This record gives sequence, C-alpha cells and structure tokens, in this order.
Amino acid sequence: MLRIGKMTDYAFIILNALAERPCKPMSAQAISNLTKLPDPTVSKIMKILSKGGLVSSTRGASGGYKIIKSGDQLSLLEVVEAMEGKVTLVECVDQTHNCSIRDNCNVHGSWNGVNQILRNTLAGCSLEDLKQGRANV
Amino acid sequence: MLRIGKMTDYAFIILNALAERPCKPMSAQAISNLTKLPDPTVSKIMKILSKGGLVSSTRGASGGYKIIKSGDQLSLLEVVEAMEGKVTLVECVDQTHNCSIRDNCNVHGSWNGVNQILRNTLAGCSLEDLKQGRANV
DNA sequence: ATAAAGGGTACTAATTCAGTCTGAATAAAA
DNA sequence: TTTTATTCAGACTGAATTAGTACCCTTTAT
Repeated sequence: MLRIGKMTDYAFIILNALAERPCKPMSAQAISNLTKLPDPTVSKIMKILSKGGLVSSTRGASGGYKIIKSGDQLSLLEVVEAMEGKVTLVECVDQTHNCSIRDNCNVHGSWNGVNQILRNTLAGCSLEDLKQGRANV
Repeated sequence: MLRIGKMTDYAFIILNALAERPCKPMSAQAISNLTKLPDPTVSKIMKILSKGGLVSSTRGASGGYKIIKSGDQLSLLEVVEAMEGKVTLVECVDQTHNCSIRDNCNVHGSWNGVNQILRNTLAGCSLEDLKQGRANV
C-alpha cells in the first residue's frame, strides 16, 4: 500500500524522544511510560533498532538505550531500513529475489531509478527535519 | 514495507502493453494471453483501472479495454492511486483517519511534507519514463 | 437469438503485521 | 556473593491485509 509499517512509525516517535535526552540511557519501560506505547512493543522495536546500530544498549541495573546519532544526523532512510530492511518499491528491485513473471515483464528493471529517487529523498531528510516539519528535496 | 502492491505492479505491466496498442480495445483474455498474467487477476485489475478512469471499456462482442492517456502523459502517481487509493506514508497523513496515539505523538503532522515529496516524485515520472528507465526528479 | 465481452460480488488462501510471552544472559549494587 | 534490575533472543499467536479465484448478471455486436 506504499506505507511504512506501524512499528516503523513508532520507531520514529521513540527515536525522537531519545534524541531529546541523548545523555543517559533510558530503559524500555521508561520509554514506554514516556511515549505511551505498549511495553512489549517498545521492547521489540528497541531490539531491532539496536541490531540495526541506531541505538546502543547497556545491560544491567540503570542500563537502557541511548541514541547514537543526533537527530539532525539521522536520516529517515536509516530508520526505515533499520526497521524494515532495504526499501524496494517492487519485488524485482531486490536483486536476490526471483521474480516469477520476469520473462514476460515489460517493465523489468525500470523501477530501479524511481526506487533510488525515493531512497535519496528519505536519505536527504533527517529526524530533526521531520520533527520540525521541514522536508527538503 | 514501503512497497507497492503486486496488483499495482501488474497494472503497470498491463498499461504498458495497452500503451503499445492504443487503437483498438483489447479483451481481458487477450491481455492475459499477452502478459501471461492469470485471467481472473487481469479481469480484477481492469475493473479497478476502469473505475479509476485510466482505461475505457466497451462491452459486448469485440469489446474490451483501451488506455485513455498515452504513456508519456500518464504518471506513476495516477496509476498507484487508482489502484491503491491516495498515497499516505503513515496513517496520520490521511486526515480522515483517527490516530489512536495522536495525543502522545511527537511527530504528529510532520509526515505531510515527506509524503508530498513522494507524491510529487511519482507524479513527475510517466509510464513512458518508467519503461525507458529514465526517472526524473 | 447467440456468443462475446465487461461488471459486481463474494469467497478462499496466502502472506504480512502487530503484539505477546517466556526464558536466558548480563551487569550493577547491596 | 547474592540479589535485583535490565537487556537479549526467539518463538508464538491472532488479526488484518492482500492475492487470487469463481460465480452469476448485464450489455452489445453480429
């Protein structure tokens, strides 16, 4: 449907909250309290973001998550792709995927350009830009 | 997942085929034969495209579908939105939708700009551009 | 009249998504 | 060393969406 997933949507809310308090780590529960997002959901998202290298995590008491980049250095593309994998407008943009109709497809390979523009657009907009409502091209 | 649906993907293949033979109407079955897409699926897609005003249909014997605009006048946005409805990167871009977390959402409304850029990108690229692999910004 | 075509609707199957749960590992503090 | 708070990893479930199919009705050229 050409829409980012809800989990990704939530990820932006969380990262925004973290970006405002970049110094000390915040626990998943604290994030949940702050954002009003359900606890297990926050937990799940943080795991993904951690694996994607967007936040660092420290275990144990008084541990938690910290955002690694500042809000103006973190692009929308990084967040989206950390959450959902590489942006591919159609299946066949992903080279690893075997398109079942490839042989009869008259637009085969044509989407790559459009896909790249979309990625550039997302790459050119930072978390801070998003928050401020100023999206540049 | 930030991907257009398969049906939309198919729609592009079909429209491309139609754009090459703009004169006489082509039946759903003929389209199916040409594109190797399953008959009922083609039929379903054509109904949607017809309702969306992208193709005209004539009933009865020797009827079929004709593409209305030429390939270089038909934008990707028109096709995508005919197939899937208005492009909304996140739920809350759609004003009619009530966002459950609106009150606690720190990026509320911020997506509008990004969404508009995406739509402009799709609007600025024609079916012909897609086919040629030249995507402009 | 008849056959060829689209229109509408309802259905099933497959896939994806959101959210939950459980248990283990780790690190700091008592 | 023991306790406690916290993250880590992964499997699991239920809901929602999407893809694809089938049926019957209406229209129209011949």
